[in-house]
Amino acid sequence: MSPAGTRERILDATAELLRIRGYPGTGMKQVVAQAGAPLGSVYHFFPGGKEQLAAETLERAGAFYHDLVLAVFDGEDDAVAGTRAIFDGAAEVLRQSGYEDACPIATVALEVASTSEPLRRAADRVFESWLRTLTSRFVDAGMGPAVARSTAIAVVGLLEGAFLLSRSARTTEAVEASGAAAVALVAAALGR
Amino acid sequence: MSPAGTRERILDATAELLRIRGYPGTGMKQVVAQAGAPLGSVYHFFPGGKEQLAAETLERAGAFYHDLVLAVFDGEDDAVAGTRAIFDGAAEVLRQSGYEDACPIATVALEVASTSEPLRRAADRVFESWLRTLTSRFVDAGMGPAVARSTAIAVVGLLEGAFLLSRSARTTEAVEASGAAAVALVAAALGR
DNA sequence: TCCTCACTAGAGTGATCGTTCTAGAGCGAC
DNA sequence: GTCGCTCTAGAACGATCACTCTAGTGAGGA
Repeated sequence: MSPAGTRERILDATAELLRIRGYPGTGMKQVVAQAGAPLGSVYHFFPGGKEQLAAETLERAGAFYHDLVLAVFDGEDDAVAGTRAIFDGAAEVLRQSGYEDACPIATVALEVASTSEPLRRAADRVFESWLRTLTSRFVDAGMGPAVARSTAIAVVGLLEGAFLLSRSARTTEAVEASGAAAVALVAAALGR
Repeated sequence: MSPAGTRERILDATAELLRIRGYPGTGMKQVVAQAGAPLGSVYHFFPGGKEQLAAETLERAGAFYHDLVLAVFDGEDDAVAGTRAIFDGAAEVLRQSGYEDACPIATVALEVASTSEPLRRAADRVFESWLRTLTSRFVDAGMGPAVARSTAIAVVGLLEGAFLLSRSARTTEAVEASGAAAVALVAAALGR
């Protein structure tokens, strides 16, 4: 009947709410309202309650953005162009969404880092998977492993920091400046 | 009787709670418990309620960190060493506090960017004041105004992104890698 | 002395929180 | 048909939310 299963609709609704309102700011009633699902179903699919729901949402959203960013990166000719494309794409999405649609993990990660070990570890797994993939791409491009890892951390950090500044300022200036910096770092690490 | 006035104790308690638990995650009862103040006093000093209390806390904490970071930066011989000192200091504080004591603004800024205009603008004012000061220091060091501004954005973004990754991973790796990247960016912008 | 007013103090308000519970609908297996 | 099981449906629970209200305390000025 519905285009997607109830479980998926609940996860999608949770992802959107967590991104904008954060973990304590998102209520279960809001989730079921947005998903068009009965409250009972949430606890049927996620017997661990809100914490389990958030953990699975983080993993799912993390994997989705992993694949999305990777596709953008791999669509370019080299690592420098790929890095530039990531930031250009981020700026475009930010602008089009009224500075709402940024990282689905960051807000929750900061909120739960000191208050929920399961969620903190879920966020860490997501970031680590991004870093591993980006590191391997940089190694493929010619960097040594240690430099590739450091550069990957700097690029992801730059992107996350840019999201924070851009969402606060309602401007894409930070994404553009950080994108230029990321491109410069990648080029320098490749000896260009 | 008390070493600091009630109003200041309330602001300090709020700053600590916001940093760790975020805006919707911090309750007024928690604030008064931590501050050792009666609930009535909170609404006496902050008639605008939770939102006004958070806004003033952001401004105050932002100014405090502004001065703190500036003192660390100015304690070094040049802009490159100053940048390095900021990240070294951040890593040390992070480690000593059990990865709790990072940026007092970032969590709230992400939470409220799309849900409270007054708080979003308060966070923006804080970031903008940091950027302006850092930009002027970079200009003093010899950068052109546009390069100085971009570099300042990259450095602040790198620091914020590093806090996010470090708090999630419970490791200072991200602060160290981001610090090295920030140092490289500043050195390159100074033509060194 | 007594008035004023800033501040303390916390019980109480209705609303909303995450969660539990019971009841039943839908459907494939036998 | 009817059993068994997944999933739907939402009322209800105690706790906690931000906030209001009334009462009282205490220091400084007239």
